[in-house]
Amino acid sequence: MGGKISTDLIRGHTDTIILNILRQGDSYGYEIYKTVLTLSGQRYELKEATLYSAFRRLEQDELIVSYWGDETQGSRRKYYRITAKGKDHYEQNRKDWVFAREVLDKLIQGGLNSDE
Amino acid sequence: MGGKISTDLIRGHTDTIILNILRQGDSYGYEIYKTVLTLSGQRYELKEATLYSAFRRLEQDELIVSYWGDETQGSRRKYYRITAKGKDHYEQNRKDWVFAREVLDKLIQGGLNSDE
DNA sequence: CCATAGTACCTTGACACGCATAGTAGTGTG
DNA sequence: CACACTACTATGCGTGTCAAGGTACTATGG
Repeated sequence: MGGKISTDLIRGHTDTIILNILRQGDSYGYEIYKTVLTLSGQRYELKEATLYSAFRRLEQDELIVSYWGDETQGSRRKYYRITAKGKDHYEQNRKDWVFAREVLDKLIQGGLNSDE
Repeated sequence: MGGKISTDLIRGHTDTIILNILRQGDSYGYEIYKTVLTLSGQRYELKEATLYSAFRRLEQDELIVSYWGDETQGSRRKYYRITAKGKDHYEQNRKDWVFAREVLDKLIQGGLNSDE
């Protein structure tokens, strides 16, 4: 069941998704890209351009910090670590999502009567 | 619990919300504006500019049609009616939402292990 | 009689996010 | 030696939303 997820339905959640993954350990671009594919069951592809522009945004806001890995072979990797500020931000976004989900359910699936 | 909903979390759902309301009977801009406020418990305000630009989009795509009401007094009202095509579109969007909600839950609240 | 608030619609310009596209560069496979 | 995969980066566009502003009619209270 289910094709791909429309991009507009994800809009605004990118940062939260990235922060959630980094909460569970440092990671780098390509790995996060793969993780999102896996977590979503191949139903959502976080585009690379979107991912890397999100990194820039998050780093500027000090929600994550980056450092180059010391790979002895293979392509160099830029790792990202979530900051304390980033963790707070994630937690707030998570709450916002739970809340928005409820309201959207009412607006999209609910009838006009508030009591039903 | 519950402040306002950030606009980015609603982005992309405006059309679906409007179609859902129109599914339950013809309506006009200002009434829909009020209905959304009520349904969301004052937690989401669909801005007028957003609403009217959505009307233009929906009408162009033939998901809704408009006609002027015959108010004998008060401001003139432009009513909108959902088309058959619009109903199909709503149903598809509703399914997409249910589906996206699941995936987002995993991506935002879930851990890295798929089985948990 | 006039100010204010509410109803009702519309336009313009700007912004931010996500993406298509393109490029660099190293590694592994047939 | 071509191709696929890993890994990062830059540029420029489309789209949805919104702030701000405007028009016009009705009702209320001082």
